[in-house]
Amino acid sequence: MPELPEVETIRRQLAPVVEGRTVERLEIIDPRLVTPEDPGEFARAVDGNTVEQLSRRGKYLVWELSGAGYLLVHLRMTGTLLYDIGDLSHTRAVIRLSDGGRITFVDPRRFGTAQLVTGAEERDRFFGDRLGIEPFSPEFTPELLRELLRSRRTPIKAALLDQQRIAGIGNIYADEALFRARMHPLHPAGTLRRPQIERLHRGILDSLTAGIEARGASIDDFRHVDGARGSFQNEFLVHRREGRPCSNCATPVKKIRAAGRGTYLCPECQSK
DNA sequence: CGACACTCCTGATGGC
DNA sequence: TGCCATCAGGAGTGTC
Repeated sequence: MPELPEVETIRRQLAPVVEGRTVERLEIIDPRLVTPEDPGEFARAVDGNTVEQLSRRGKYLVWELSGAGYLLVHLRMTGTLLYDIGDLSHTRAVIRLSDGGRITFVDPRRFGTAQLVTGAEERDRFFGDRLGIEPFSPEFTPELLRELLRSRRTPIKAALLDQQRIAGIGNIYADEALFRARMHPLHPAGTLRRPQIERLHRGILDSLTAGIEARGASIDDFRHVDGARGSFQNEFLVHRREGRPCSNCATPVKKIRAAGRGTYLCPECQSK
């Protein structure tokens, strides 16, 4: 499932082939992608615009368009963006670029979304309502993390998945960050002491960085823009490793449920 | 406000 | 081998 590192991987690969190009035509094959908007109107608003910049906010891919609008794409569970690869099943939309380039949005489970906002103010309001701090921004310090978790009784894993606190962490990186921090996923978020906060802060940044360096995790549908797989799934320390030995103490990795998600941990290393 | 259940969706998986 | 039920989950919405 595309989380921050996967979306960042897509952004880095796609930016050089879309920035400065004009969208000749956006073809929306599955109207669900843009609900509640009208697909025809949506496409007309995008067509003819030049892509000024491709950026990322949380798990959103942000297309800045020359007409002062922003196309906000979220891949959700199974969305992928492929460049110059043709005729795949589950194709929900196709972008044809002025230089002949072709971007295909493929999404088997149809959870992905595309939205348009008309300007920087509306964009900032959109993200302001939904997303918290960017983990790689200088403002994301252990002090801020402590502030974000203060007095919350919810399990720490649920807090990490809350996009309104920290943007971009999903199920994979929450598990990996908590293992690196030697912290139990069900530990109440607000009771962490200073050294634990520091470890968690480090664990978040290290796991996201490792994910980006490995160009994302291809555990099921995630692919690079050329269809290749990321390799971070080969470096998972606990995620999806039930029954396999902990890299630190060889205790079998355990699977539990936390925040309604399948959650993996080392019962020895991650104390509650 | 917080915590949780429910919803969307479809391919993969497991039981018999 | 075939069929059916169940599972997976990001984020929005509804409920208490």
